[in-house]
Amino acid sequence: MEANKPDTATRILDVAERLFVEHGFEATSLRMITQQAEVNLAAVNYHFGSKDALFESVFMRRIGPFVAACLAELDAAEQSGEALSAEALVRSFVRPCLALSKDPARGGALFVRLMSRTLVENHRLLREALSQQYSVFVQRYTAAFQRALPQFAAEDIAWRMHFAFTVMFNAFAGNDVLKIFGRSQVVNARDPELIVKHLIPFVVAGLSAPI
Amino acid sequence: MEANKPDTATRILDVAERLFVEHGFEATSLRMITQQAEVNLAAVNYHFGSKDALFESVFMRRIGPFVAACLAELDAAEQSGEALSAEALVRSFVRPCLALSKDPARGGALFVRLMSRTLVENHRLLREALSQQYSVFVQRYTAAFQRALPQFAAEDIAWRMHFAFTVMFNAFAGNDVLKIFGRSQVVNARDPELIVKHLIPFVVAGLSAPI
DNA sequence: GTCTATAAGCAGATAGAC
DNA sequence: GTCTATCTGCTTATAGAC
Repeated sequence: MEANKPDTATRILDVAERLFVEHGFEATSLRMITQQAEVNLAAVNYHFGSKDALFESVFMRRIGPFVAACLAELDAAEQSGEALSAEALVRSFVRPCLALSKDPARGGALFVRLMSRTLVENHRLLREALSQQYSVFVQRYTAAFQRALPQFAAEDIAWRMHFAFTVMFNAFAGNDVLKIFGRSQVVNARDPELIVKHLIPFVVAGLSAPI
Repeated sequence: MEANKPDTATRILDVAERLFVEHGFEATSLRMITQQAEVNLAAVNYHFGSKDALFESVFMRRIGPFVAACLAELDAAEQSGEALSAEALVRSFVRPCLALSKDPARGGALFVRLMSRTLVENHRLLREALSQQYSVFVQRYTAAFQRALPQFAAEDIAWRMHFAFTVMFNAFAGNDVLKIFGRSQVVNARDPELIVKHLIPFVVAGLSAPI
């Protein structure tokens, strides 16, 4: 537990997390990772077995605590006894995202970007691993939204959750899709507080819109 | 103009477009492309110069007509004389997306996915090329939304457009972010008509929500 | 656990015959 | 324009000394 230098495996995970986000999985070589982590090239295969397994380790280190935090928020909201509103549910997801974004020790905004990027890329390494393990996440939110929006059919709720989580994941990922098209008025898409302030009204309105 | 076999350059573009969408740029090798296109490996460098230049060619072949179609819709809507609604503006973007999705001759849903993926990945090869050339796209939509939603400040409009275009691009890209988390109730995120039906109310409500 | 050295293969790109 | 053959460099992964 030295303050200054984490152990070899942790240094590899930290650097790999950053490089996978910046350049993507395929464009990141083990040589880039081990050089920046100041460890030997062979250390990756010793500690993780392969590049694929390293990616899984990078992801799994963070996703468990994050999903647990979301479910804890949901539990707290449901145990309050009041009828859940769509806004309360959105906030129960946004709050852990915001907390994560601001906590570098748990991956910070970097991991939120990795999550978003991985979801959008539909990454082969995570399709099975994640979908098996975290279906409870989707099931809980689906049930909660069905109770919060009883006027809508299950299929409509599924579509709206699909759009809502798409925009939330992408919002925290910090990519400005319009910047690439040459916007002059630039939105600061990297300030988590600012994102949340604008994100919540948009998502809640979208979820609650009349059919 | 033989019906059966397009020329070499076109065959390369068609196959590259599909593989770049399926596997991403880095994970797609020139050997994969040339084998599936049934052309010689050296043909890529002869016709396009490099792998990077091939990617640009794949993208540029489609993006020009697509942006032109969006601007034409915008022109038509504005020349109708009526005050533009947010919904009319959303439809002016969704209609070309839908038309493109259903027209394989112009890239079909495949190119919409390539657009979305490229935007989310913030691809190095397109940051400059696109942002220089298509800033008019963002400027026109920004001005139109500012007139359609005069009650909001320019900064708020910028944020809402950011979210709206994020969800629209991702919707047409056909990735279900919740599926990876193991949803049981699966939305058919690949049927363009169905996407549009659910997408428009969500996006319009998000854009128009009170601050 | 950490290192050096190297295996084995694939990548993009090109020279030069036809 | 199209082909074969090849160059050069980088990739992941591993064997084996320390």
